[in-house]
Amino acid sequence: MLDVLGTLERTNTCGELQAGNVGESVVLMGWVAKKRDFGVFTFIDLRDREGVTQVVVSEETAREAHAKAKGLRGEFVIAVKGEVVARDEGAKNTKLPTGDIEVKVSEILVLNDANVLPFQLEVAGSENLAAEDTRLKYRYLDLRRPQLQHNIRTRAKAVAAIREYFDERGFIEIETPILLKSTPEGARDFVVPSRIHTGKFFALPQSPQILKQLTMISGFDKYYQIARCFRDEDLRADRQPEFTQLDMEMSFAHQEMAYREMQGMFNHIFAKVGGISLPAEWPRMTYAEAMRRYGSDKPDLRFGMELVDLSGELAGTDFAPFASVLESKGEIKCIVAKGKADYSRKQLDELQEFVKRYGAGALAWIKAVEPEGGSGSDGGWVLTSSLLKALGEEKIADLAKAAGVEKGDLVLIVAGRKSVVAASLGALRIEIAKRENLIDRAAYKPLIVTEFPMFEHDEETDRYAAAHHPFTSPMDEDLEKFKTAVNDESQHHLLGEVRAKAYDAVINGYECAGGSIRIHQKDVQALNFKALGMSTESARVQFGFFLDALEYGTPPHGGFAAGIERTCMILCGTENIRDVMAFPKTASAQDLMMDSPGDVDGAQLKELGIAISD
RNA sequence: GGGGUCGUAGUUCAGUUGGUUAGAACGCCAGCCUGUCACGUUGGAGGUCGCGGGUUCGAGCCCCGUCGGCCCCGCCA
Repeated sequence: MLDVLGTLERTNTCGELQAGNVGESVVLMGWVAKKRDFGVFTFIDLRDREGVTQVVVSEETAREAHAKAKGLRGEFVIAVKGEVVARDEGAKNTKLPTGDIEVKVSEILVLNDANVLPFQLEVAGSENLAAEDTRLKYRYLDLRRPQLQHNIRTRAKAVAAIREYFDERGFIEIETPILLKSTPEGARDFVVPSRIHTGKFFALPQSPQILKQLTMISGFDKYYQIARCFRDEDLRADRQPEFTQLDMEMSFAHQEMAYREMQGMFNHIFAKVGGISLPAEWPRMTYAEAMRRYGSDKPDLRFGMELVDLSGELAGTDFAPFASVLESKGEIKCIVAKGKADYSRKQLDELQEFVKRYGAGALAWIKAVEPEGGSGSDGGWVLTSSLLKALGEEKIADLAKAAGVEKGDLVLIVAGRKSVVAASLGALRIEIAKRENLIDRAAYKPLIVTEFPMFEHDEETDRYAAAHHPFTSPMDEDLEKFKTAVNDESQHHLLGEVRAKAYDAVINGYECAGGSIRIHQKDVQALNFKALGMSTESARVQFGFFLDALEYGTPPHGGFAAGIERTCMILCGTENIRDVMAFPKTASAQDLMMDSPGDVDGAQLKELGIAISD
């Protein structure tokens, strides 16, 4: 028989009572986290979102409550009335903030019972959590875990800090529609059928890009929004089909102003939420430099192990695989794993398999090891290498020197197309850092990456696509080159060299924000559509309203969007985006709790004029 | 679309060369217990070995297929 709450109110949460509260009469409410029954008295760990407080029910002093306590089970919801009493020295629990006291119960109200949980919330050893699919099915239970409670609240604080930052600086929060129109550029759209306009569809925003630019044309000057975005693409550990961005835009703005706001916003969030102070001025790196030194446009600066170019040393080599790579304008680069010359054949095979995922043909290596029979007292060392036969001792020594090898080091070499070398060595660098624990978990290393390329070359179609989005402005310095590339068919390849006023904010190897200064002049915009192989007509069909808008007095403007989840992942120290979302989906974009996506009623489909084939 | 990996009790896992009745811990149920906080203790219940097919005298284990979780490549302007 359950009790009713009536007008009873709690006086305290389960996380706040301390020695100073001894003697107070209190009412606590929460979940039974644990019960320890000693016959004549019973301990209950009562949990709410703020913590755990031990309450004790004695048969001697509270006969009725004690009888009720007998029937309590895990996760029952109860209210207890009682008195805060000090625990005896030796009976204190130093693991709990409330461990100096306990509540001596006079009355228990059983507000609700609970089925036995399908998995245990907290397990000894803490890492033996139930399988994630089980926890996702009962997400509301998993969310009771203190860790997830903390993450979700951290996220709330981060969003609050963002609003605080932009409100204070005169930005106006403007909501934009969720029901938009599909455009062919970019990610696959989620699509919503229109009932009133049978056969037509809305699309959910991949980002509010065009709308935020329109707020600039509308004269709001400074806009921001915490915007939900939707992309129907395959998922990753840091990607969900729907996610949240801080979206901002400002008028009369150049890059430096955007950098300032990116730094300012993240610095505010990290200080406010995590007590972490990031540098007032973030280091900067061009895209080209980041790719050259780290093989990534989002380098993790918490450790070194930079890429070293060996192409110079290998120029004119007879070794056919390297010669052909250099001939076709590829690269040969390496990283040096300090002190890892003891890697086994098996480990090196694993690493080779790892880089092959990124298109690398092979992974060559050089080891600086003790000579057979020991190095003696002079500490000498010799080089061994998978390339010894192919290149000879002298050349291996040259390479080792170029790589800056010392005794005990392992050099890992990849040759191939520039994009393959960068991707494979960039990923290998991170893989080794993880394996060898080279990453300082307490460090936060932000970076602004600048001068992104304007276009990406698609090797299969030999076409150029917008690297950022089709409204990104080219750099002033590259404007002439841009015009030449577009207008002179024979110079089309120059598009690959045009840099954009596009930039990213990177923290600890995560792309946390990205943005650009936009094109605000119609002739440049027209040029860009042409560069992208879009005819005037098709550009009009897709973006006509926007092109019109650009012609009614568009101020220079730009901004950025920041990933709320990725930012929170860093703040929460997790590598899993689901840890910072209340109700996430699986890697196959399903919600295991509500079992979505689901079927819809035939009548519903009929009303929409939709028939399912197959 | 492709690759890797996992799937055995409610949960986390073990399960040898294919061989009798598939085990452990936690949880659960019942009892005992005056200071626990990973309480202790006695007893008990609990299994479609993801699913389907095959090989075999015999399959949790081998083979084929399939479903699902996670991670990665492609993809994500």
